[in-house]
Amino acid sequence: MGVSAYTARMNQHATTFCPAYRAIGVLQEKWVLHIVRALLSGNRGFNELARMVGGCNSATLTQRLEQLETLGIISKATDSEVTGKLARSIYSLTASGSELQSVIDAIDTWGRTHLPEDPVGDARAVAACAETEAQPA
Amino acid sequence: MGVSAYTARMNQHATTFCPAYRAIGVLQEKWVLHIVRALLSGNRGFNELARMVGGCNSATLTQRLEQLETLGIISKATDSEVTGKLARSIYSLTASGSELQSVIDAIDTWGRTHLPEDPVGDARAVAACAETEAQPA
DNA sequence: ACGAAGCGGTTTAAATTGTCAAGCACTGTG
DNA sequence: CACAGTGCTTGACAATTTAAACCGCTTCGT
Repeated sequence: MGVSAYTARMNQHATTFCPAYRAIGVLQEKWVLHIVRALLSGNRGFNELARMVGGCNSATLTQRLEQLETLGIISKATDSEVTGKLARSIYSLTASGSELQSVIDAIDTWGRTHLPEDPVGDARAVAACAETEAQPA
Repeated sequence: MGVSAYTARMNQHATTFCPAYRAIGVLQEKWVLHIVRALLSGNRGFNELARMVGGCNSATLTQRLEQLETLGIISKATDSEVTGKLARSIYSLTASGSELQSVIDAIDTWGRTHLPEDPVGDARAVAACAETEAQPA
């Protein structure tokens, strides 16, 4: 028998553990680190976020944003501006979310040091990256 | 038109960018942070790793391990011991992989601070967690 | 010696997850 | 008014992950 006996018993809930394990569970979901990184550089609207993040589609983005809001990492403000009825949504990091800066920084540092190859270089993504990193360090 | 025009043009390769973006791309894949975390606490065999990681199934684990090896984050040693023919595989972090310690630490710190609820508490995972954290450095 | 169990996987099909493309209701611009 | 942009939603479809069974080999208990 392989590993399946263990997996079968575990995967029933499999999330919900010690904080580190749970944190990894949250952050390893597709796009969330990208979303956080984008939001660390300023508040964003929905489509704006989709573009910065590097092409996450709207369906997935909606879902991730709801999830992150539930977790108290981001907050959504449907901001009715002066016009009266325009509903532009603004997503921003909460205090909790902002503290992910250290995680992003660590990843960023690691990525610069390791990950040698730099195959293509897509203009849009590079731009997004520049924006996010813009600090003169 | 929604966001799809952008996504359509981007998702062709979508990886391969500035280091930070690529690093996120690697680390957000399912199980990799768990794998790295497990390996930070010592070298492990295949099934051992599967258990520590919290129930990743063997097919996925095989693929992730190959991938991480290709990226130079882990290394695999098929160690033929004294017996002569036993082929126990030992997975360990490379220098590059070990430097992910800072990332895991950052995540761990964040997770402890935020992520209030601690719903269930699975014995096996809690144990794995304890093991991972156990070092007196 | 025998059977049960552990090792490191592979294979198949199903379930889960993510994506595409389109479209809706609305607004601001030319 | 037509057109582009906003923030989404939907339904069909593709990609990823999963359970489960299984393989060859070894080691342990009896």
